[in-house]
Amino acid sequence: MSGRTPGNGGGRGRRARVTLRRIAEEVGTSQSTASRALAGHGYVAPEVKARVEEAAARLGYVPDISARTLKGHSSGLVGLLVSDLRNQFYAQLAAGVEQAVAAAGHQVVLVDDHGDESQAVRGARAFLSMRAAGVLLAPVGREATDLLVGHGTPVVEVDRRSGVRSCDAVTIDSERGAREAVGHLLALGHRRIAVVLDETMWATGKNRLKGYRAAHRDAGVPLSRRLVLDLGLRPADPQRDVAAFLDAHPDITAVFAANNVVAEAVWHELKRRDTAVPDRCSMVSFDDLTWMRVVEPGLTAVRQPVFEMGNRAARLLLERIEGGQGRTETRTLEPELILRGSTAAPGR
Amino acid sequence: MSGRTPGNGGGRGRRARVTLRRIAEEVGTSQSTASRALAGHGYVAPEVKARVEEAAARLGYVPDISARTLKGHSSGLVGLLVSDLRNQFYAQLAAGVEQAVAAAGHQVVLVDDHGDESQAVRGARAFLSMRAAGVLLAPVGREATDLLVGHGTPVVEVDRRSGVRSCDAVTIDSERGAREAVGHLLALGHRRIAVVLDETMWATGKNRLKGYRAAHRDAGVPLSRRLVLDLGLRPADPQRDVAAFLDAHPDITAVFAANNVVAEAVWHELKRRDTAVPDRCSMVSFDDLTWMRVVEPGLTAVRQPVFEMGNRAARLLLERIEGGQGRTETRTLEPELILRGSTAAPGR
DNA sequence: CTGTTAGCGCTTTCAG
DNA sequence: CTGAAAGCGCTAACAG
Repeated sequence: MSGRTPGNGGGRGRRARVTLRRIAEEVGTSQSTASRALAGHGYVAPEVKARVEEAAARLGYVPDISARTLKGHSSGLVGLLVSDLRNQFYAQLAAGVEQAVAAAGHQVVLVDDHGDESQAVRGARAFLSMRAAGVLLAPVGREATDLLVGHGTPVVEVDRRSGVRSCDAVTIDSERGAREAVGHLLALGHRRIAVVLDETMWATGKNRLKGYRAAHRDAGVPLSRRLVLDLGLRPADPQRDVAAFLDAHPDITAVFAANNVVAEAVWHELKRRDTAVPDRCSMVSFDDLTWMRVVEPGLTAVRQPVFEMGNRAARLLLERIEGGQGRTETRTLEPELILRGSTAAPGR
Repeated sequence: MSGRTPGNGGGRGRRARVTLRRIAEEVGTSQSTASRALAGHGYVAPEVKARVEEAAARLGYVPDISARTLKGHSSGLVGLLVSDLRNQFYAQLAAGVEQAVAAAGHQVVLVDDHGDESQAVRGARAFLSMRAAGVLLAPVGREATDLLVGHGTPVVEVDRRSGVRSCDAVTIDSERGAREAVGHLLALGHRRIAVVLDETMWATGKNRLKGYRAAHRDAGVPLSRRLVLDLGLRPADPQRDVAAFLDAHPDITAVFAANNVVAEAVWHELKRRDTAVPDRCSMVSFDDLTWMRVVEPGLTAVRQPVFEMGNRAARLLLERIEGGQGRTETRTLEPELILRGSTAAPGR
């Protein structure tokens, strides 16, 4: 199915770009008048303005952002750095960001660092290079944040905080979500609850573990280090690790999976070994994805307002860009425990 | 917090941007030499080059893309227009695109038109404005394509074709996927197979319906118009529509859901009314998402190489940007039918 | 109200 | 090998 390249309208026709000057000539006025007419501010005779607008429309004029940017204004581009767009979590986040940014008439430049800090830094450099009006950072690592903040670019961290001062953040209260989830299991009578994470270095993993501990403290149930399984970021075969862990700890009656990735591994492993859920083993996930409400039994999960988080973060950034030089702030959104069929009293 | 200019490195300070001129002064050479030194092409004495590079690194020089772009080159930005980033399908697609674009040292500008053509056009205009090197279009509608192509911007359409000539495309063979899926149901003995779509105007829906029909033709089974349910784009309550449809056609023994959105509605409705799957009703989905392999029974589905499609499309675009003025081409990727538990012989 | 003028930061001839 | 100079397209004083 190959096509021809038609003579004009289509194709390669690298016909001369229509510039302000061209329009000015067309209308018989000066470039600056044309600029003012189109920009809308500054005085222009209505009649001239109309003629300029007509010519612009007729010729298909498209303003050149680079020229405008070069002149001093920022590019109006908002950078978004995520660490894995294939993960539904980040996709939702990006969707929330995109929506708010588009509503403000800007565009999102998306970079996926695949969890690799050097990629993140390259992304940050690219944002700097294009004079992004601001940047949203969702990945781990603080080098990118440092670089951007050091150059005076407004930054908002999303979901994770790198610890860099003077930078806003929007997060979800991981500790509280975890505490509620594990508290729910404890209230049902579970006493040997495993927690599976893929990192405990960054705010998210760390706080979820903290919440797990806090819940035990609340309930006066002693903690056991052996019930903590940290798979590490990007484990080769998480399900196998979960399997080994479950084999080693047959006394476990419930599992708290600290995010959607580990939840999937845990779920598959439970299914593989035909463990009755919740009769034989209860399960709670942190992060509530489509599949969790579609499986049988539905997964009890901590729902995070992910889209909302992206949206709020973007709006905060936009405010900051507009001029807010005030104190930096951290906004925290609340997660919500959704009870479904995967949790019940132990030992039934 | 007004711009103090800190000694160096750290602060928030809107300290004067480091430009080539600044570096040239620092090194005691001319701007053009500095430019050549950093650009890497053109002759520069090795010793001078080293000094320039050192100064650039020390001062934290970041080239200004707008200036470069203005000078004539394109911005190196690649536009990506999708119609719903919250949909896992588009998220995967975007991930594939991002990966290829980043590998080529460019960045992706992401616009989500939410299925609204006017938004798509605004996005296209923005791409033009920023002199995007090329654009990938996944949404319905041809106005955006026309606009972009008309301005000489390389465009590759992904998943859908608008019918605009002189523009490459990468798609998945929907017809074949649908034909196999429905053929599978027919082979099992089903004779009253419903097909649920959300549009039949664009290439995807149209071709899936075509495949549905072709399969019937292959098997010599007569078609019945009443078995086609077209929900229309963005239905208010797809599940309710599915419910009404199933009520009206109790003789149906299998359902072919033409994409992941309608599949979810169908699945939920089947679950809600406790229809035994596959005993009472078989089901196949076009598009294979996480949840479909996690539910019980697993959904038989047509797997589309979505990430791969985005990746290929981006690579094709990049080639085109590099200079390929050759014939436009359409690459078609093959889907694959994944058999799981949701399909079986009827009337058991 | 409108035209002139001066760059923004960079690349790229074109002479030294 | 290096420097001077000319803009890319646009905006923003500043005079008319």
